[in-house]
Amino acid sequence: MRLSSFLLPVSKNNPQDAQIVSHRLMIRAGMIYQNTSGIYSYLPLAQRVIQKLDHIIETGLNKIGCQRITMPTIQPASLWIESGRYGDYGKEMLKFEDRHDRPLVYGPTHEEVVTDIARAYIKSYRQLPKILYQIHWKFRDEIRPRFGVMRGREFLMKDAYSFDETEQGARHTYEKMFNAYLDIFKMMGLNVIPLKADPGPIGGDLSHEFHVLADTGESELYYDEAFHELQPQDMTMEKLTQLYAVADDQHDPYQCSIPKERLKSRRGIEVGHIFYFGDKYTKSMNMITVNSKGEPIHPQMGSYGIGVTRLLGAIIESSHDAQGIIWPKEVTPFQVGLINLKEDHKVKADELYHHLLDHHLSCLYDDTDEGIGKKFSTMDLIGLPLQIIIGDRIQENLVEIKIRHTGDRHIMSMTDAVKFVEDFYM
RNA sequence: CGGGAUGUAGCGCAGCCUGGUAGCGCACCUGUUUUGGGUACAGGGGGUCGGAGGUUCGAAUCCUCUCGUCCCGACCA
Repeated sequence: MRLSSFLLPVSKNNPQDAQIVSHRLMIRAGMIYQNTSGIYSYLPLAQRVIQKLDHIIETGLNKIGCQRITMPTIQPASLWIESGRYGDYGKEMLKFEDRHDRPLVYGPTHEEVVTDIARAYIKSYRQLPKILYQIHWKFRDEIRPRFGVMRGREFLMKDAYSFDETEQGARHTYEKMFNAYLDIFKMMGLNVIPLKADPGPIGGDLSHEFHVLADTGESELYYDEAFHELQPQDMTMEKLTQLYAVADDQHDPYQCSIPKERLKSRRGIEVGHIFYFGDKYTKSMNMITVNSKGEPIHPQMGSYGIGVTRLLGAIIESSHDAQGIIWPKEVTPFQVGLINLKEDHKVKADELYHHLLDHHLSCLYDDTDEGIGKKFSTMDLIGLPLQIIIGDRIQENLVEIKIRHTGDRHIMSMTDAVKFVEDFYM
């Protein structure tokens, strides 16, 4: 992509309304535009990251047999009346009527809708288990939206719903999802800590939250420092849930089973939450399936969320410096930024740009006639992991690669530079 | 919803107290200049000051109402 034709409204000024660093950087890097309180448009740079996150989530879930669907954002109120949550959910749920005066809601979550689908088609234990998911927009009319996309009213969420014949099966599915979450966050280049959580209004008796560590996180976490010493083979629900890890509201120093010196406390941002809640909805909404003995049962359900737009903010909170964003290479909007410092070198720069594209590397090419200072600072601000800088050394066919995270610079030939980028992303 | 701020050009701000029809920086346009960290100079376009009402010869400035946005709290992915 040539910067000259890319919508990237970067700004030097800190927006007055944005307080936390991720919100500021998202606005300054031209990622989002606020249309009204808690409601944002996602501009091209942000959209590219969303696509990466979408793809990683889809890969991770399809791998364990989940099936992607898309449910409506707008739902009939009748389903909520059936489940009994119409009154319970409160003012957070946006309610309105269509032209026939039929009550509708803009879905804050989709347990009711997915149960409505499942009860229509899943009639036998032979069709179980099933895990359906979507990556879609939700709306919760927060009392006070804040922190940019971290706590918006409209947000993109991956929500999955599982149906099992038995409780034992459902707990197995839960564990599968738990492990898939670890896999997914790893594919995103993130370290997360799974906490034992309070199931809250969704109900049920088994629930975990997944937090990204960041100093500006909204909750204080208490956990066993063993989390920092885990080997890849330890990254399973079975192993992890043996370690102490809870949010502050669940933390009880007297019940805490580990010695004080091993107890770590850091702030975290919740990016995922999973629940097992049994037949709460299948019962209230009368979903009946026949089990292997021919008896009617209410299937056992779980639901599993990942806040996709929230992840944008969480990633930036945990990965930035004074210059701007530093994208983990797994989710970067472009793999490499190409800066041409002099008009004279345009032919060579174009050539390198096309080489990169030929090697299927995504590149944001600054082909503008801005001053060098602005080119450097824009590239640092938007945080692509690698920058290739074309300066006077191009006369000897040499370019410079800068690694955004460390600031290290390497001089090499154009051919080697392409190879370097390829290897970096292998 | 309680408490606190704020609304002047795309963004960040000054002007308001002590009424006299708007200014700065960045961004934008034109030209020259510069070329390894937001280069410099010159010229230029853009706002009737969130909205409504009032006081006054005259309101961005004073008064009333209203809307938006942000921060703290309760609440949350």
